Amino acid sequence: MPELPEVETLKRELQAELVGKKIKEVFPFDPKLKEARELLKGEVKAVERHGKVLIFQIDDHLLTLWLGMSGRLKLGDPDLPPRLSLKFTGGTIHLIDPRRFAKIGLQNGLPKGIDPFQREAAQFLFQRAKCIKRPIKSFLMDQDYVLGIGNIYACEILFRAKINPFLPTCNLEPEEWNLLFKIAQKVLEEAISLRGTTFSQWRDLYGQEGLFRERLMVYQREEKPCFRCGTLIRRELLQGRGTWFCPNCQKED
DNA sequence: CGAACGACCTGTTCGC
DNA sequence: TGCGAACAGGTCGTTC
Repeated sequence: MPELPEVETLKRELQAELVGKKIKEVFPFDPKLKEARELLKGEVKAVERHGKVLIFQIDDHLLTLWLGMSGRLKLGDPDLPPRLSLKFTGGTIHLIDPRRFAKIGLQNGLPKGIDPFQREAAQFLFQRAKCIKRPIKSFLMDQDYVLGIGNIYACEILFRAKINPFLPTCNLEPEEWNLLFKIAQKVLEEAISLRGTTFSQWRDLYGQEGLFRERLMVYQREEKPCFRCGTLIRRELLQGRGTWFCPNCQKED
């Protein structure tokens, strides 16, 4: 569920609440997470983000948290039964994750992609994209190419860039490519400033909703008029994922 | 190389 | 109302 803006929101909130504090007790209610008990204990020196992955530096080791589809963190009272809770000097944080896809682990097998905010990201990725025939949407969502973009933001970025999600990656002209990345940065920045997108379950560390939902142009707007031209938004499957786009604004070249 | 599919999971919504 | 199918923000492994 959580993509770059949601994880970035959590990262910033965790930096404010957790860095410099000690995690004293860990309660892994879900036995699948019991190995995290000892790994999580200690002083939190830093919280960082790598794509959609949160990275905690605790004492001298690094710990990764992949939130999966439904994972989120909540400070204080949980609104659903948590899979794991951690008590630190300053409060309790709960991992809420109904679908149980979230994973806690050591820093291994992090995706190799490049952060879309990195300088020269567009230029660097263009070199790799030149000979890739896969649809541009699947390229954008591949964490070994671009970090942090999932289904919602892929759809929204491509709509704003007026690019058809099925367009072969290699068909993009250099200027389209630069525009695409400029728009990606803008969309992601805007989403971060609104604390991400709450569709149903997502909440930030304090339980607040993400307001980018109000800016969604195509995601889950099947059969509704395009805000730009009035054509009905279409939903098709790409890599087995729902893919929303305007068939008029995002024509296949 | 990459597409297609199932697996991992639970919860919600939709159609009949 | 009830029931099953479809679907949901992510990733991984297998097969073709």
